[in-house]
Amino acid sequence: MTSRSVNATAMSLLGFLHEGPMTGWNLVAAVTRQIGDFWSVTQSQVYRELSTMADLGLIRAGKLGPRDRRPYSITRAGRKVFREWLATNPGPETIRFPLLLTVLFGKHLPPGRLGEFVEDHRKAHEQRRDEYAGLVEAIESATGDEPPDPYIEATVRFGLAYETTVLDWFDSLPPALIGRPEQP
Amino acid sequence: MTSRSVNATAMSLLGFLHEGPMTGWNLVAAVTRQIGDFWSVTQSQVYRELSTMADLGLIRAGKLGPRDRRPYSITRAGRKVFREWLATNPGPETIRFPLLLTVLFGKHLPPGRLGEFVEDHRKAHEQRRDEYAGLVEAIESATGDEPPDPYIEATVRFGLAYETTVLDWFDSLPPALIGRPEQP
DNA sequence: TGGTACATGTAACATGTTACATGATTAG
DNA sequence: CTAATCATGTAACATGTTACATGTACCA
Repeated sequence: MTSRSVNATAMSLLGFLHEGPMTGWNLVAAVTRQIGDFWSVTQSQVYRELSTMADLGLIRAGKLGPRDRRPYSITRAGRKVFREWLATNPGPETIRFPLLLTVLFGKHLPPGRLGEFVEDHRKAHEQRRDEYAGLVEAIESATGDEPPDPYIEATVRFGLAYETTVLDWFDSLPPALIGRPEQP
Repeated sequence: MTSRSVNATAMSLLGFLHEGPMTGWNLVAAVTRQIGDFWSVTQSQVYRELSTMADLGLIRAGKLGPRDRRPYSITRAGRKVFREWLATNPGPETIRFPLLLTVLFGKHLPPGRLGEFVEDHRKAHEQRRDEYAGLVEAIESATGDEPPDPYIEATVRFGLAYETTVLDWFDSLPPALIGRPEQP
């Protein structure tokens, strides 16, 4: 199976640009909100990739709008490259979850510290779960003429499932590990 | 909360070195097997970090063994740095799951292609799930004098939960999306 | 009129990946 | 004796992160 050579980050941006012209800022927001759970980009990266792709003719910069907004639109060449890339077998996922390292080496921590970290992270994950739940609901109750894209729905459901799993796992941690002593 | 400055990859190696001297090769294997689901390293990286840490005095190279095995052991300074690092708040996780991108943009794919990718990945995830299940069992039925480390158990359980979630999600994909037509 | 969110971009640096070169040991 | 696995390492390159600089528009 031919493997992927071009930059996956760039390609993900191309994918979003199929929906219409977007600025770098918009792209960062869209990626973070919609697929932040399994794909991430930084501003720097996005602007860099946009420049590169513009040089390669995969996208084209539009006129500056208010606030120096610079919308990019995908070109015919861009669509072609994107399709070719998409049809190649995606590689395995990579995850970097520093909190899990902290848990793994938890015996080297003063008691209670791990619990603080977990509580801190729990908030973030609850928030994401709620966001995904909202997205799922919005998709399910989409009105009328534009039927919801089942592919988008599937990815959002992944996000929701992932967050649910993480939160359940937090709940499953033995009290002794996170320094919350058992009821006396 | 003070944030982390030193290299998390290096620190993860230091963590493993607490169990005793290990070679670069061993470290790669240990990380991949035990925590491959939420942390990953490449050989190159490991050898690079080992050199750096040796220069900094955090680890010490032992004598060459057979096959030029070069075991490193952690120093007192290394333990100190590790503990300090571990006690700082870990950052959020990052995930890069290219298959999910392929799903997200699935409408641009020829029918059936997505299904092939999913089947391919399913195998890998089933294997990982089984490995984690084996690890969990081994930990649970650990005999006698050395009680199993509950922190390690917790992380392995995360791996198992994660893989289960991914596989369930695969199963939940509508047949239409993956090109497996409904029963006629 | 002042703060917040919007918006772009560069530079320096850190980290991660791929490809390659080299060779020892072991199992069959 | 030969293939697979073990084992180390370098070099070149690609990607990702952090910090900074600059300024606009909106809204309370």
